[in-house]
Amino acid sequence: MGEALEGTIAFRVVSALRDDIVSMALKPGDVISESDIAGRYGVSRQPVREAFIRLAQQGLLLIRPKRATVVKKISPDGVRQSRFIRESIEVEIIRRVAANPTPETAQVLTDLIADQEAASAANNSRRFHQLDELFHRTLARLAGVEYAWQLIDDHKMQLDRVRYLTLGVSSSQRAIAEHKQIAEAVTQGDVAGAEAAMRAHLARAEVLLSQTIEDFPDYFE
Amino acid sequence: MGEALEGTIAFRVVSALRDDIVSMALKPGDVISESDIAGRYGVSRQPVREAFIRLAQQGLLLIRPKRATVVKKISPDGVRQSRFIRESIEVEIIRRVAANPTPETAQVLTDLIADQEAASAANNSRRFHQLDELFHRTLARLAGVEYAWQLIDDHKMQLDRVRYLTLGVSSSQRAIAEHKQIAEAVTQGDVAGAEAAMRAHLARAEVLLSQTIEDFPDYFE
DNA sequence: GAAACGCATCTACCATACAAGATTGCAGAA
DNA sequence: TTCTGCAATCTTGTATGGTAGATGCGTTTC
Repeated sequence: MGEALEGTIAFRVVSALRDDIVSMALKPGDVISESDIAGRYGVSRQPVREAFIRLAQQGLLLIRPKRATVVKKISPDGVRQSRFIRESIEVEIIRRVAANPTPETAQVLTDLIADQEAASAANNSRRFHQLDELFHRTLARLAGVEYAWQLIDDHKMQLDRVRYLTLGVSSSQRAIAEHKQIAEAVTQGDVAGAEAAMRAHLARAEVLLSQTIEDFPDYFE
Repeated sequence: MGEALEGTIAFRVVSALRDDIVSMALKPGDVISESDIAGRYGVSRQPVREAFIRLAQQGLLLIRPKRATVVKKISPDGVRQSRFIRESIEVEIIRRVAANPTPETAQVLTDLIADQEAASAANNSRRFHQLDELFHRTLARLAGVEYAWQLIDDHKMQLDRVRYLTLGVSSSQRAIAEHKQIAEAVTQGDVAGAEAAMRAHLARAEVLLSQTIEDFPDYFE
C-alpha cells in the first residue's frame, strides 16, 4: 500500500540507509544525526530528515526528539513477533494455494525450483537467495495476495539483520528439498501437508536467536 | 515497532488528518495541498509535509510529485488483502491461545464479554465498539503478540473507511454470541473449534463490499 | 475549425535560517 | 573531593524562500 517517490533525493537516501542498516554497515546503537548524513551524501538536511521519518516508521531508526537519532537495536521480542506474523500469513497463503491448485501453479513452482538448483550448482549464493525469496513471493501471487508479501518483506528486514550476524548460511540442498516438498503437497491439493511443510520450512530457517544475542549483546535491547 | 513524536506540530497534524480521513470528513479523491492544510491549521508547510509522508506510508494519502496530494481512493483489492492479513493473524492467535488455555484466559474473556453485554444493554454503541476491539486485542496479548494486533490496527483503517460508509451497524447480540462461542472454545482448549468460530466471526463482520462500491463508486478505484 | 505552442499558475521538492529542548563539560562553591 | 549550576554545543523541530516539473487555458498558426 506504499507509495513511490523514486527519483527524489529523499528516496535515494532511504535506499542507501536501509541497505546500510540491514547489511549491518550501520550497527544497532549507532548515532546518526541529520547533519551527519546530509554532509556524508552532500545534500541538505531536509531530504535526510524525511528519510529518517520513513525508516523510523519501518522500525529501523529511533528518533529521539531534540536528542539524537539512533539505529534501532534489535528487539528479541520484535523478532519473535515478526516471525509470528510471517508464519501466520505464509501458512494461510499456502492453504489457499493448495486448496485450489492449477496447472500453472505446478509449472511455475517446478520452474522456480529448477532455477534454484541451477543457482546452487553454480554456487551463486546471491541468486539463490533471490530465488528463495521469489519462491515465497510467487506463492503469495498465486494466492492473489501479493501485497501481503510486501508486508512480510517489510518485517523481514528485522529478521535479515539477525541473519546477517550469523553468516553460517543455510544448506541450499536442504532448502531446495523443502521447497520441493511444499510444491508437491500444493500441486496435489494436500492442504494439511502443505501447511505442515511450510511450518517446518520456516522453523528451520530461523537462526538461533538466543545464541546470536550472546554473541552480539550490544546489538540487542 | 513505531516511534512516538507526541507533542510536535507534525504529530498533531497527522492525528487530525487521519481522523478526518477515516471518518470520511476528507473523502477519497479529495485534493489537499501542503499549503492548503498548512493554512487551515495555521502552521507552516514543513510539519504538514512530514505528516503527508507518514500518512502516505500508511496508505491513506497518495503523493503525486509536482502534481498534487490526494486522499487515496479505497482499493477493493486492498480491502480484500487487508481482510486476508487480519484473518491470517487472528486465526493463528486464536490457535495459540486455545492450545494453551489458562485460568486467567477464561476470566479475562468472560469479564470482557460481560462488559460488552452491559454496553449493549445501555445502547452505548461507542463503548461497545471499543470493547469489541479490546476483545481482539486482548486475545493478541494473551498469545504474546500484542504488536501483531497493532499491525492489524494499522490495516483496519482501510476497512474502517468502508465500514463508515455502511452505517447499518452490526447486531450487538450476534457479535456477543460469537464472542462467547470463541471464548468457550478457547477455554476448553478446542483449537479447531476456536479457529472455526473466529473465521465465522470475521466473515460475518465483513460488510458487503460490492454493494458499497455500487453505492459510492467515486470513493473506489 | 483544429492542432500546436506558450505562458500563467499550480504542485511537491529542496535548501537554508532560526528556534528550542537536551546533553556535556567545566568552573566554582561547599 | 563532591556537588551544583551555568554555558557552549550538540540535537531535532519549524518557518520560509526558491526551484523545477506538471497542468490547464488562452493564443497563435496552419
